[in-house]
Amino acid sequence: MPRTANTYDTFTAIAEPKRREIIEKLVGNELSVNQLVEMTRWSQPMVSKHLSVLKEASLVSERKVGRQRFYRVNANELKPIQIWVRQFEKHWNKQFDQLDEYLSELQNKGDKDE
Amino acid sequence: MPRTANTYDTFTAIAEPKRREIIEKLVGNELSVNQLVEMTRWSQPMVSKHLSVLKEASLVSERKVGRQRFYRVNANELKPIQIWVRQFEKHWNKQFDQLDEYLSELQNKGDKDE
DNA sequence: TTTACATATTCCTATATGGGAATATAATTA
DNA sequence: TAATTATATTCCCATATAGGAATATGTAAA
Repeated sequence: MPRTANTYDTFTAIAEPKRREIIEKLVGNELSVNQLVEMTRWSQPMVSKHLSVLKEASLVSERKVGRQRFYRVNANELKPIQIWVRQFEKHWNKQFDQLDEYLSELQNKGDKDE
Repeated sequence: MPRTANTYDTFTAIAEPKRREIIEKLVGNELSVNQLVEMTRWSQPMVSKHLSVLKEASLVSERKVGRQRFYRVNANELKPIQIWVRQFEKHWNKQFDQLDEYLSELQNKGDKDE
């Protein structure tokens, strides 16, 4: 039972490095599958398959023009990630390594002794 | 070949919902394994295994006290996620659905005609 | 030095899924 | 209609891994 969810959620979709790469290339640029194939040098089925996962997660949308399909990023869908991570911002730059804790304990001890 | 990386990176580590849950419980609170077991109602091995994945990704650190191990979040390790997502911020709230594009095209057409 | 407690690890299984190759589908052009 | 182009899908395989059960490890208490 790898990754419990059967259907791709946003977190799972961006866990795959190649999919992040696709998203990066698509931001701001609407690109066709072949353009992505050229840029990435991956096989066409591989690009299409990753795109379909991204589409399932609503991270990209497609627009059909003739026999081409142009993909673009739905950047909004990345908001949940941002929101989730943001709750930890206030804890950044806290250095909880052993040395710091030790020094912090010493500090507290000193404070009490004063 | 699921998820190419053999070793857990940050993105993969937080793709698993249970691991996100653990991280949420640990933020600000140093907790022992048993405390996490009580809070989550999951089996102890399950908690330990997810913790070990999080540890491998440097997302948590442990502190041994007697026979207990207290875990805490290394919030700093979530920065790469924040940084990656941030590059898409400027594209939020752009509504690229079909209707909007159509209206936008009409708008441009109108501008040119004036 | 047993016993009890806290946690980690191992073994097993089921399953999701990334990648490759081949093929299908759909649209355009000749 | 046949050929070509653009893309998606299917089939197959290898493998990572979540979960459960059992067991191991390590530490403290009796």
